Amino acid sequence: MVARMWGRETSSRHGPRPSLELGSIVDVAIRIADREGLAGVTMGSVATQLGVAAMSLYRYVGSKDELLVMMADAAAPEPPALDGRAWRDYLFDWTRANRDFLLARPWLLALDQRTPPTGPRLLRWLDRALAALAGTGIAYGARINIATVLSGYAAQQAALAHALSAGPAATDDSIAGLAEYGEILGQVLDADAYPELTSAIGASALGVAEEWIDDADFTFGLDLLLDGIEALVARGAHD
Amino acid sequence: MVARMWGRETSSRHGPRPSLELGSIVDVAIRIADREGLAGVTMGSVATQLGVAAMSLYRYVGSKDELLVMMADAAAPEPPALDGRAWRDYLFDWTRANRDFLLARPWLLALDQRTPPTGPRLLRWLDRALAALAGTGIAYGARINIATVLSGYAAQQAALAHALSAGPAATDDSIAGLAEYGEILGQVLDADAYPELTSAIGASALGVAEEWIDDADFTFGLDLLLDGIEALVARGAHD
DNA sequence: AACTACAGCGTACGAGATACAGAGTCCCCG
DNA sequence: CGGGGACTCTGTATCTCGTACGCTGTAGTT
Repeated sequence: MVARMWGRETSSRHGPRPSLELGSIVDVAIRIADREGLAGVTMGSVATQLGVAAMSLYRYVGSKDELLVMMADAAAPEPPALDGRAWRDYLFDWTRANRDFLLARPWLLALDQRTPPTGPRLLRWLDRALAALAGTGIAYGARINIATVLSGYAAQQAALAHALSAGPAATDDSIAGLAEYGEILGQVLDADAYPELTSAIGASALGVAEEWIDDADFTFGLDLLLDGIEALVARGAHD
Repeated sequence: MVARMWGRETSSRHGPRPSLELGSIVDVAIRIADREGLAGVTMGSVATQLGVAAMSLYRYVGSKDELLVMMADAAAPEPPALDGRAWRDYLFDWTRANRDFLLARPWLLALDQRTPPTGPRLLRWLDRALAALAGTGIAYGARINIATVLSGYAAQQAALAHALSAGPAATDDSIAGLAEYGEILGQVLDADAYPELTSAIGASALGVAEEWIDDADFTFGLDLLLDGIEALVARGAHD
């Protein structure tokens, strides 16, 4: 399957030429997901869109799951260019761009956790992050760790932002913003079992506005991470 | 649905007494998930296990999705006790415990991203993290942010560890350990498009052992985060 | 004792993934 | 230049699930 994703297929010589390409199948599936969400992506819907029968797709992908994994890679944009920036600047951008494309295609959130990156696009993201850290003297293993942590952060923030901002159609009982979330909690919490949460809500740490999931909060956590990395660099880049 | 999860149901007066309890339904579903994975959890299998018909369950839950959300909350253990520890010690434990229970029940990984925590257990986790930060002077909003970041980190690490260590049955094309992951990448990468990754693999940053996803790596990233928080505390707890 | 809200369930439908096998197509070899 | 076999596409069928609907029986209430 990895082989297929990278276009390393044994091209056969006998028989009719394939009438489709893997790429267009994946593209169509992505377009459907953009329009109707992941639920709209069925072997049938993709095939219809391409003008073939559902079963034909199985000549190109081994299973629906495989198709989904390929979508997850192909739907990612190219990572931002390094352009000689300092590692911190670049990684900041990198992480935000990562979050942004997840937010632009929320269905990616459901696909991500499936596999470590094995597709061309996502590996390019990884590669660029490593490149940004090249001058820091941090060991390779640690660099990979850092990239992993940052992309995890991006995914988490995207998931959170999506869950809270989801339009009424996103989930049946979706939460229409942070204010409502705080409200729900307020109805249910009792101060004995949840003293701190109750205080937090009382202090309207939640519910003041829809701003919680603003860039301010994203930046806050990301700076936490980058500060940690900076400390590591300063410490002399042990492993 | 939130109301149901918290046991705030209007108890009726007419008719036969219900023969089941929400709690036992959720418990049985969890036990099935532990044994056979999420895929084994169907309305039918749960009902059979309870000795009732599938449709009976709909007297207690609105839909299968609702059941899954409840499972996600009920399957979490209680958070570790604070016991007057310093915030950093406690949050370290908290995050590791969080990862550990996700790893013990990998199917939770698929359920988590669905909703911000609304169940009793997960809110207790949140509450304890906030409590640990109570003495630091950090604002409520920032505390919530920190807890979110840490639990996100736990989830991400758990997902990664699971993906890499998954037994052969976990996914059809699961990756049996980090070594194989590096191997796959090596077959596919070319040095021009992925210079840094190629170097990293060359330096055997991957593939040396199964240790990548060891506690050492978990600790590494977590310390990054905690260092960042510490810097924030030292800076005088702005925000 | 009758009424009625409510529990449990049998049936049925519809969606969706995918196994299987037939029929057409086209390259390659002789 | 013709035959053969590999390979493509597709129709059909099956199996698994979630869940809508409506019936039947039960047990408080009146």
